[in-house]
Amino acid sequence: MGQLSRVRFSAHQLRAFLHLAEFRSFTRAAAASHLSQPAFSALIRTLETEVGVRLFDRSTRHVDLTVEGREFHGGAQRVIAEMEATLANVRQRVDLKRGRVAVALLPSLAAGWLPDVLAAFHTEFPDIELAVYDVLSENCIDHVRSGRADIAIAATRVDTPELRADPFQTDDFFLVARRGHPLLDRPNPKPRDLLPFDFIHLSRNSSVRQYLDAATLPLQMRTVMEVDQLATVMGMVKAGLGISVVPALTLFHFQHPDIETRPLRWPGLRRSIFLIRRRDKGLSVAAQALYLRLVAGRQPEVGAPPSATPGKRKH
Amino acid sequence: MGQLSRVRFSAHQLRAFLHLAEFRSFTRAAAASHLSQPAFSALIRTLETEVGVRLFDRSTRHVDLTVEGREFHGGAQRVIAEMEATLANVRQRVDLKRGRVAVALLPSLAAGWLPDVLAAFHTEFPDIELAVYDVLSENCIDHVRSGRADIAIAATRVDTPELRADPFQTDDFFLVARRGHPLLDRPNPKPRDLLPFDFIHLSRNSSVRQYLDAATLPLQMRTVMEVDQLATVMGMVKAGLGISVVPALTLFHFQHPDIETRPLRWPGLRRSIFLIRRRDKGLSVAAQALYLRLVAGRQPEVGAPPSATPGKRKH
DNA sequence: CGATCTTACGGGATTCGTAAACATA
DNA sequence: TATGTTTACGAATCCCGTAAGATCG
Repeated sequence: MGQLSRVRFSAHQLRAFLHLAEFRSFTRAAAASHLSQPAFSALIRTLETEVGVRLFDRSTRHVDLTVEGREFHGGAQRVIAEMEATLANVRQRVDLKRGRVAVALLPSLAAGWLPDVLAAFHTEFPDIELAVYDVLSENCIDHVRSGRADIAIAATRVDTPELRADPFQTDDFFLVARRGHPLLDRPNPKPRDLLPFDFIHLSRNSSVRQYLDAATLPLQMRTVMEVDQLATVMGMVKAGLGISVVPALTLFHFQHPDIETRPLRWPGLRRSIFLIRRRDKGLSVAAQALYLRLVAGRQPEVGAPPSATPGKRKH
Repeated sequence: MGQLSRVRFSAHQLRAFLHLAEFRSFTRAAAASHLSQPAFSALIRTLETEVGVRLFDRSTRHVDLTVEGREFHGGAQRVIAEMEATLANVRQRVDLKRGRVAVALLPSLAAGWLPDVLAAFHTEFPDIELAVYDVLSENCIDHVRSGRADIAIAATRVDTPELRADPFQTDDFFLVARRGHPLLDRPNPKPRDLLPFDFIHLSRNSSVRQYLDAATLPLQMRTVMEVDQLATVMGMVKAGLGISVVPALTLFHFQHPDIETRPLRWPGLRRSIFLIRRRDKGLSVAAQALYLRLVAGRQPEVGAPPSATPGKRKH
């Protein structure tokens, strides 16, 4: 236990020792160790010198453990076994047979394409434990900062000494309205075109709302309601309570026969999504694997929801 | 467990790893490992290559374990601890803080000076377990042959491929008789001088009896009784039931005011005592220590019992 | 720019293999 | 005498330390 005293064993020596204890023959044990017999002999001699006692009784006809050698034998077995188990455990992580990845991301992203990526990831690596924190942008970043999450996908560009944000994709905004709404006929509606109509807002601390407010300043939409969940927005729009403006990545919420969408090309109204991770520590093998699949799995054509309304944008 | 796969860790590497994990600084960990910093760096790099994954996240300002490194850390600690425990266990045996010695010897020797030697040995090395088999000569040898005993002290010269007998000491025989017995006045009594008197014999399978029979052939003593234990012989002699002839090393049994002893100088009547051990395996550290003390502790003047009757012989 | 890790490279110790000597049954 | 271990010695390898280079805060 002390302070790491000077033991100088190597796996080499210990395996040689175990081989000799097993075969009771320098010649055969040397072969098993892939060594010439004299080299093997020297190895054992060195080990005995280090331990300070003869571990084998030997003559040209007979090799066997001494009492002290038997004492050593059990320990050597345990050391080698522990080494192998240790290596195996790490290798399991390298081979993605074990591990854990935690992702923090915006609720507006968590229900869209992410489940597909995670499902594929889980099918490919069923032994990797997955955690998803679907929280608002600020919390996302906090999760990464504190280490609870390996990666965050959020709309905030953070560029601090500890955190690093890589552009992940851009997200254009769409008008959503109940079928038949007059705005749907207007080509390229501008912010002021929306002012006459009741508007369903997301709460002020959502990144969607913040982008929207910034793009419409100094205009104020005619807020009829403020809700927390996009699914709720959809319900309201479908019921004809009002219109709304949401990012392309959330359009899957609005797949409904009674709802139509239109791309908006307003200056500044483009949400940037970032992949955020800690600057000081690399990703674990498992996190790296998920990271790659997240990048590979992102929608190449933002603004083109799976099977729906017209309008397409590139980032 | 597999068949001892190719793990190539050394205590060196693992201790370096643990130092780095502890100090989180290459410079300080290198110092703790008594290595130059670049050499230390290379050591870690080699280890990471062997394991197949980066174990530390590092920048010039920050060093910390990766997820995989933490997995490795526990194992490395256990390996080093096991190594140290193993070495410590063997060292305990070398330092005679642990171990076991088994001696087999003739009953005629087991109660004499041996207890003193064992007592001194036990005082000096209280952690060494001692075993004594006080059995007849043939059994003594068998105990050594089978490995139950490390050493035997017996009267049989064995010179087989497996066993080796070193002369230990010689043991001259003494007449023992009750005070006032007529034989005591006769100088240098011969075998035939004993014929008129009742004789207390030991049983025929004792080495004492065999020596005696050989030396008196073809004469036959006038056997009044045959007993197994020397203590019994003593009792009989003290009671005046008869005389007997016993080796010097057993004379301590006959320390009694009513008994007197006389050396006998008959040709061939000298018992040789041998130290017997296996030829193929050396003595354990503990056995070797006892061996040396047995040799050192033997009576230099055989035939001169501690504080008694006259007569002295050298071997 | 200062502290710290990495790369480059030459020297030295360790370890290996071949060949010969040695020991034991 | 035959099998198997130890010794001798030259060669390849590995490991270390110094010095220069790169990087992060």
